[in-house]
Amino acid sequence: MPFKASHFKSDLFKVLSNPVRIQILDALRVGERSVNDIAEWLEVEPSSISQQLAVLRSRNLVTSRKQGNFVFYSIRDPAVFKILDAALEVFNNHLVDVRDALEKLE
Amino acid sequence: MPFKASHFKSDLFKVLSNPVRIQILDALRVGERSVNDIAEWLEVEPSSISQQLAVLRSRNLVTSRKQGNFVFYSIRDPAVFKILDAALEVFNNHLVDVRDALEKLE
DNA sequence: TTATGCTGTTCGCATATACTCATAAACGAC
DNA sequence: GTCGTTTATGAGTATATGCGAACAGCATAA
Repeated sequence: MPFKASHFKSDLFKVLSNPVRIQILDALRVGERSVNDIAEWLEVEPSSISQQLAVLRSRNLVTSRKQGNFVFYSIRDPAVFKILDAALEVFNNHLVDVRDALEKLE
Repeated sequence: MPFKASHFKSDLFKVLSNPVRIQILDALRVGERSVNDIAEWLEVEPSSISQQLAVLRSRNLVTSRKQGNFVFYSIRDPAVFKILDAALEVFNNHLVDVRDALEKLE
């Protein structure tokens, strides 16, 4: 087997290993949005947003739709949110661990 | 709020953006294992495995237990598997998309 | 039709930093 | 000393990131 699922996964996670890209995906939870819209929302230069969107596009995580001057981006596979939510769960569990550790110090 | 959840997530995903580390986590699905055990399983130098385990340890994804000469590692929070499984789901959906695209060509 | 402006993309640059892997040495338990 | 594990080191490679400028596409005003 020349291809391993672990490589696809690691590649996918690499795409997700950037705060801006994660925030872009989160911004698209409510539905499609234009580049400038996202840029203002995140307070990041539009060119940077466009770059990060290109990365997300290259991995088929988002799709674009052109309408007049605007380009509207949207999520391609909502399953990515499962990944993000699972990461949040790990984060929360971690917080609980830290809290418990602090309580033991008292 | 100086801290954003997106930063925790991106940091976590960065840890996961390595095929060896993913395979280590998968190897620990069945339970705790020693370093050499994992190394032989993945056909990677024990020192490399130890290095990657140190990364996983630093993010609290695994715990270690010492017993004699051996150090047994295990998963700290099974929720990480939700992340890995969700990534696999995205991968499978992607495969379906590709297959559908190919069928349209006929 | 031409001019103007808005939206988004891309390029080039600068800068910094990171990652992986392998070898070898050190460490701790027995 | 031996075994299993960890750490130090270094080479090589790669990559990220952000910014600003130039550019292209579309729409509307003049």
